[in-house]
Parts: sequence; C-alpha cells; structure tokens
Amino acid sequence: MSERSAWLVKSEPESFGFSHLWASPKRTTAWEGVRNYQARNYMRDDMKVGDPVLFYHSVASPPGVAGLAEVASEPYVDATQFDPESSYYDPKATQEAPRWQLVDLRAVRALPRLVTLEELRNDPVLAELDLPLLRRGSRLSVMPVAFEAIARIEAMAASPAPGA
DNA sequence: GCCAACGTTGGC
DNA sequence: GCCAACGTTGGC
Repeated sequence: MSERSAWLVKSEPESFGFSHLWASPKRTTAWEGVRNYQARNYMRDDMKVGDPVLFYHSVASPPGVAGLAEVASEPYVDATQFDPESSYYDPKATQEAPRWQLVDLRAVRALPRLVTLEELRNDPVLAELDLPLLRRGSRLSVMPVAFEAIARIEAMAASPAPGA
C-alpha cells in the first residue's frame, strides 16, 4: 500500500465518540487499545501523517460516520499493553517485544450531521468504492477506505438526511 | 437479548 | 498444522 490512503476507525460513542476526540487536548488522542493484528498492521505499516480518517460510531443508534479526523503521528508503542491495571493489558507483551502499536488521531471537523450506516449501504457511489466497512461480517476497527469516499461522505453530510 | 461472523486459543 | 471451543464484535 504505497499510495496515500484514507481510513476509517470505529469507536463506541458511549465510551469514546467524536465529541471526546474533539474535546481532547489539541483535539488529539492516542488510538490505544487496538488488539487485532490486521488493524495494528494498518496503523504500524500503512498510515501516514496527514491521512484522512473517517470517525465511525459503532454500537450506536444509529451507527454511522460522525466526523473527520487525520493521522497525527508516526506509529509508536501502545503503552497500555504493559499496564496490568488497563483493560487493554496484554500479559504476553514485553518491553523487549511489544505487540501493539498505535498512532495519534486528531479531530479535523465534525460532519454537519451523522451519515448513517444505512445511508452508506444505499449509496450507489460508495457501492462502486467497495468499502470494507460495508462488506459482510466486517469487524475490523481500523480499515482502509477509498480516498474518494471522504469527499462523498462529506457531500452526503452536507445534504439533508433521506426522508428528513 | 439474539445471533452471525470472525479471530484467537489450545489440545492433540 | 488442524480444528473445536470459546470470546468478541456489532447490527438488528
């Protein structure tokens, strides 16, 4: 994956939604707690500083894209893996051989409205882009999306919700 | 609360 | 290396 890419991250708004990111110091937070190798690899190997990131609310009513963020750091070691008090603690990780890395994410702007999963599924332009999010059984919490999806979803957010 | 999908673990 | 059991994710 050599070309500049765009990304989508999932978060549960009850624990950490886009408003939490927006309220973080410098609107930036370490994207800690990712404990899936493929998602880690995207952060460690493929994310570049400045890449756009769609911030998606999962386990929400309704689920959907809430805001736009960007990659704000090079990858670095996720310290929570060493912390027995953390829910992200990984007993198999050692300082010598860390398992988990992360990047910082910075909020760029909230979308004027949530673009729901249902809308994403129904959009013919996005269908062409084959977003991993929309594939059956997609559970990754960090995944690539086509660059063009960013502008498309922003345009959707700028127009009224269907049925509104 | 249900359940499909999928990742991880661990016995063999 | 296989694969059954188990845990988690996440929409509904």
